[in-house]
Amino acid sequence: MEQLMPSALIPQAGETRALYEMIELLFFAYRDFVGDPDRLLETYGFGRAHHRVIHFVDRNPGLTIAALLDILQITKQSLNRVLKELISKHYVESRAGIEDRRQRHLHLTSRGKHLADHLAALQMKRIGRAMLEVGPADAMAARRFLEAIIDPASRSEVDRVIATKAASP
Amino acid sequence: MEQLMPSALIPQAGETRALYEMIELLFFAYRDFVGDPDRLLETYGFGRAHHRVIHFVDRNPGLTIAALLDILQITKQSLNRVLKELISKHYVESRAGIEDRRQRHLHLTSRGKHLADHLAALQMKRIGRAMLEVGPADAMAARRFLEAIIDPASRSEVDRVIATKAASP
DNA sequence: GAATTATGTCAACATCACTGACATAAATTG
DNA sequence: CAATTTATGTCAGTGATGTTGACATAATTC
Repeated sequence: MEQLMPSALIPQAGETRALYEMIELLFFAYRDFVGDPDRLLETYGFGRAHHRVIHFVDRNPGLTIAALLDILQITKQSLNRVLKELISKHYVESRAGIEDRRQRHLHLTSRGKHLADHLAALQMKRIGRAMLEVGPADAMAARRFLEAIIDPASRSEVDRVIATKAASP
Repeated sequence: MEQLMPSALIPQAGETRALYEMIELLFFAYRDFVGDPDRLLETYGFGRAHHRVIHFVDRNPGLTIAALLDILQITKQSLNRVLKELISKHYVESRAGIEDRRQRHLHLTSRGKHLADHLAALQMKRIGRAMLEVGPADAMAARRFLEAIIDPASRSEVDRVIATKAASP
């Protein structure tokens, strides 16, 4: 077994290889991970941008536009294009806020929820298969590792988004 | 600690949450993972597509066009646009094959190698930090998990790409 | 010599991101 | 109440990256 730990933040000869491997594993794993949803979305005429909106609205019902922009880190104009389409095709509903009527609270319609569940099922199948393959200890370790990859500065926000109270299928 | 293992490929109530967490961790981790290179590439007027070409040519010197298309899974025309640019700006060299003179063997120039090393250093810094944070056992587990995420069908090819003999910095 | 292979290139198009500017309605502030 | 700020919506233009389809050239193979 090969050396796997960086002795410092500047890699030494022996550990460079393990770091390159991890770079490429992340690339290939992510490619396949988004590949399943991509193929399904295509049959709806949707893209990855639609998927992200559907996913986060599903997981955070009542999400406002501003909060969604924060999560996705894209511009208002970019979001607006896909959101308008999702609303006009009745996958997403936009309701004016009660306290603050300037705000729009986003919810999935039943049609949107159906698509969200289908997309999530595809990704869960892949992740579930991987978990079964490597076992629960490795799965928990992978979760810690992925969390450690995230910018320390944004970790608390990410944790807040992840620790949602959304209903499950 | 929460349930972390899918009992079958169709998730049950209790494990759905862990699967959703993993979906989102992959999303956020990948976003930050490619964020560092993105910012550097911008200063060169390059994008993520240029990064991928530079990375794989660096790791597999002498790579042919066809092999690169296989790895990237994009069309010839998409590759050609960025490759033409990288060649004209002297980051990549294309040499006719010796045995088969139709083939082009791709190599980085010293300028290209410099950029490749800089990009890799950014990603290694992030990965190395994460490895230090979670420890070597978790890092190895994460490697196994990411490999298990990859399509079984393409795993052998990915392994071949990863297990490269490229020189390290 | 004919067919196949590896590559290069053209034109047209789609998606998804960006910037900058401006509009509206509602809430907040002085 | 008037002025400002905030949350959202929208227009016009641009750029990067992907796509398909068609065709060309040179080299290899049959």
